[in-house]
Amino acid sequence: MFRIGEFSKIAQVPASQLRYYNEIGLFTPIRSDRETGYRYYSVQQLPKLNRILALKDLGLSLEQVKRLVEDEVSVEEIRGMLTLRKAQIEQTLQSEAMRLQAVESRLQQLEGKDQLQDDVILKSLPAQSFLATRHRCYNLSEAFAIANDMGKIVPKHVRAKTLGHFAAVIHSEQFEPDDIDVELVFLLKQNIDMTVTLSMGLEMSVRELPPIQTALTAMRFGGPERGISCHNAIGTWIETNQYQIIGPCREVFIVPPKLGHESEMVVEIQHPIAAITA
Amino acid sequence: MFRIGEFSKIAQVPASQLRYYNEIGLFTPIRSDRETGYRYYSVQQLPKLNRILALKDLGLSLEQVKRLVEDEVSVEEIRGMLTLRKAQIEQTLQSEAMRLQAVESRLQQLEGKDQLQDDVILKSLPAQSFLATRHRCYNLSEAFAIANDMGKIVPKHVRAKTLGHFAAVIHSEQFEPDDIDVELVFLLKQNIDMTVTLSMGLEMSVRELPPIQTALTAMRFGGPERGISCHNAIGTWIETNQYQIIGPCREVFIVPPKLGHESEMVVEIQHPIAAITA
DNA sequence: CCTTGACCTTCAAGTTGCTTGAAACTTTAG
DNA sequence: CTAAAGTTTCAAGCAACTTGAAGGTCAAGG
Repeated sequence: MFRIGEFSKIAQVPASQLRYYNEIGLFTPIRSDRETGYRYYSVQQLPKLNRILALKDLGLSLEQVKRLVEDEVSVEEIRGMLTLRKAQIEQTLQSEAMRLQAVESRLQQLEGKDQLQDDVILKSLPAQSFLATRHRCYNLSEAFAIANDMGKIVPKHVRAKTLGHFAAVIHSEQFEPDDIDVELVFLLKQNIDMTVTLSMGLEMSVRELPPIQTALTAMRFGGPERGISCHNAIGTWIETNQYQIIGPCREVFIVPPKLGHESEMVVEIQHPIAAITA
Repeated sequence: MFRIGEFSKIAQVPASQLRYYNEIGLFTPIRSDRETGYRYYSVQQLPKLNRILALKDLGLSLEQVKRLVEDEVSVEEIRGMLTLRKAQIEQTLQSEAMRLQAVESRLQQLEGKDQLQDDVILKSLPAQSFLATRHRCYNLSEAFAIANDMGKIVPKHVRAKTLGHFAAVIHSEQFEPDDIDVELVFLLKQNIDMTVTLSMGLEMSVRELPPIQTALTAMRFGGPERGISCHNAIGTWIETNQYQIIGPCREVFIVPPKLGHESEMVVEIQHPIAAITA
């Protein structure tokens, strides 16, 4: 029989931890003196403590460990717990690896420039329903005209509450200023079903925008002329981190352009991407 | 300018988190209404928020992030922080990998038997000074005799406070009952310098026991005859986990044998091991 | 026998990065 | 004008302990 201090040295576990385990009923001393409150432990208890520490070391919570060591638990249940835990660790392992990549990428960025620039960030975007029309435009002005029209007509048909940001999905593979395949959309906060006819006869309908697991996003403050640095940043990121673009780019108008105040607009550019696995 | 709710949707960050960041002074709204307390944010703030989230995502603490975004920090310092963080992640990655191995090893154990047996555990042992004599014994009894002698003589020369457990370091490569190269030692809690002469003329001196980074330990309750299951467990573990023994085995007598009560003794067997890197 | 110092006790609070909830106020939509 | 939605502050809770304060206990030395 040892007092807590010596036992803690034998077991290589801080005394405070033993007290805590006592408190939560995970590991109780064989004897607690009623008078003095002193805890007494025996070497016979070491295997149990070791089992507890081993299970904790696997990353299980003390609650789980408690169940495993005190209740009679079926082998099936143990297997289940461990399998779950295994999946979690694999998950952690993967995300830590990504994190490492991110840090390394930052360090590399640092080598060249003297600034920590991070106007691009990764997001994961959920699926979302939207009201859209897809159109092949012969120039940017045409697209603007349609957008303008939408801005006037759509709010008449849909409650402001339901209406989200205005956005564009750019389907053109390459950028050719006189042939832009673009989908002009209003994101919807609620699921509704409707169609809207614009003044030029274009039809808008409700569809589901697919989710993007990994999206590389950048903010653009101002009109398209400010887009160069954005695309630069995005391109650099994709190149240094060995990713590729795997779908159409989206532009969400956080602050939509107002006539005469175009420079105040704010657009989030979203590129679905994936790591190159080669 | 947005109120917290809308801004939280734009930025994909829960409002509670924005309030918290406000509270700790990490990210402040551009305006806080004195009357109502309402917080107002601007899209202009998104880049800063994004920078914050990106740095947080690297696994830095909010304190560190705060320093990085608000103070003027030199590139050198940023580099230092990131390099440190990189090392940490690599560390995590490694230990998570080991954890995964451990879980898998448990699952495998489970396949065969219907019991969760874990009387072996990994420890890391610090260096320690000790008072020892090394001797080649022609049988176990001889070793016992020396040990007995030590048990009588050493306490006369060293204060009980300084004296730690009795232990043995087994240097023999193979186990041959009639030629055991063993070091009989008293662990010391404090560093002292002395020599002790035993009754058979053997000299004990103070030396430093090297640390063991990874030790596989097992508890033996009872005399050497109980050692079989221990060595079994150790062997099994080493085999299934692809490790190898890289140094002499130590036996620490947690509860030393008393004449007539040998079955009550408790010994911790410690094997220095390392992963096979092939 | 007493003192000294090491050791032990309980209890409270702090750690990190938030989340949840309560009670009360403001704004907005209908 | 009212109800619903959104906001505020404040407090507590999570996990697994650690740290510290105030005070009680124990063994050895004088």
